[in-house]
Amino acid sequence: MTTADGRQTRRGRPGYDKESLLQVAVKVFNERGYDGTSMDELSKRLGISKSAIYHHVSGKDELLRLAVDRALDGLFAAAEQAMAVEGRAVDRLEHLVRASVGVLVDRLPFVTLLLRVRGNTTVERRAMARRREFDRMVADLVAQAAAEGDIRPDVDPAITSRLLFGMVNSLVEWYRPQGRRSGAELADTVCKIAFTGVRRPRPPDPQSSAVSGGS
Amino acid sequence: MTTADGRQTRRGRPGYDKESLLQVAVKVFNERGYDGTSMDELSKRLGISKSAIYHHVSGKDELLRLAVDRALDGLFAAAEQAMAVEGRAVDRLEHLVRASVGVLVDRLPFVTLLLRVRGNTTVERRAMARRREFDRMVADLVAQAAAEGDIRPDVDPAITSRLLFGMVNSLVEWYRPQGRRSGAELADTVCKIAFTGVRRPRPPDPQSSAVSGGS
DNA sequence: ATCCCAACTGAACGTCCGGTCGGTTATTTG
DNA sequence: CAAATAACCGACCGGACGTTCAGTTGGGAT
Repeated sequence: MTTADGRQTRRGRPGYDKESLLQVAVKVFNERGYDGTSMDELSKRLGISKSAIYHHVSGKDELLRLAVDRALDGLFAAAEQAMAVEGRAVDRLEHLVRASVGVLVDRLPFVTLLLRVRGNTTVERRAMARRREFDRMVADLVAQAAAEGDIRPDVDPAITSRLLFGMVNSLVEWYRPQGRRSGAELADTVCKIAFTGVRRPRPPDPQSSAVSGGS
Repeated sequence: MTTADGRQTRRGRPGYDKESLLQVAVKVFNERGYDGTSMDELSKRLGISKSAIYHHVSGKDELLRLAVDRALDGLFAAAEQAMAVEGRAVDRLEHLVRASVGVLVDRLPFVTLLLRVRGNTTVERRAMARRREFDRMVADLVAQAAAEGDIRPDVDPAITSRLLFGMVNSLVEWYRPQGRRSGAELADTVCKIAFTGVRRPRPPDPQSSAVSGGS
């Protein structure tokens, strides 16, 4: 019997369950790298013996699989949600960027791990394949928005999409949730920079040129 | 005696020297990850025995050190060059972006490896420290440009600089030099997207609105 | 022809790796 | 109190890891 709520009552000896163990494991994987983390090091960080880990998961592989799937499931849910937006493709694209930033913030450690996968094992190669599928959807969306005339025509849409999500994905390198900056707030910032650039935009109407010349 | 030119004549048994070995090693490190690459695997890719590698370098560490230093030296040279540009800070910034893209293209495998360093060893930690120093210079430059009013004031300059170079650095994920796209051409594209955004800019003068409606 | 020298080999080494196994401890349920 | 349940331990295994070492190979220079 699993209690549907906060599961404060759990049978057996208390300690880690699969979920809490995964949280710590992914954290360590991100600090030292997946290949750079030994099961022994991981067990020390968990405060339990190495063999205890195998009570929860079948091996190191499964920890990675659980992590990257959680990231990918989030990203595909974001894509599905964005595709449902009616109207212009560029609006779907902006929605996708916002939703992706949301997933990135909510599941930061998992997405971080996903973005560093190299393809050494079957688990990694499958993750990379799913990720490429996501990237293809983004590229298609950008191409569609370009065809509708809402994306700058002087850059190849394939490159635009890569630079756009290159910027989005780079969040994992520095964003830390401790700050009071919410996900939506961050998504706003990313959209501003990504869609209209880092340069100060020129005043839209040349009539109201009452801007002072500085200090 | 080292011949100053193409060094087509070299003493001793022919084979790898430190440089040609480094090229292959960095390539393999980028494919499988540094920690994920064993000296045995590396020796197979080189076509020589494992122990032969130690004739050229002191160990796996040195290969990594040589690689990341080559990337960092390039980036700092780019920074120095950019700082020498007179005029507005935003011009120095654009120069720095272009020069950084240039380094990224010229030394792609080395920069790729640098950007994936996690800090497990002393070599890695020192590389990360130097990289943070570079990032600090970028952040200062963006802050200066913002103070001069050339960067959009509605986003924290610290975040702007991170997103900007997040986009630049994401090039290592997909750019491959085989295409005929030159570094300068790519730098132009990156500057366009980064400084003025992915969205189609509104026509600057509303008089010439003779744009056709499509196909 | 011979010397030099850089490149290379093969067999080890101690250590760490991911994973296994049989048994133990702590908590909830009835 | 048992019974059921879930988490955990310590010793161990075979193999892969980075590295070492005493020698060997092969081409350029003289």
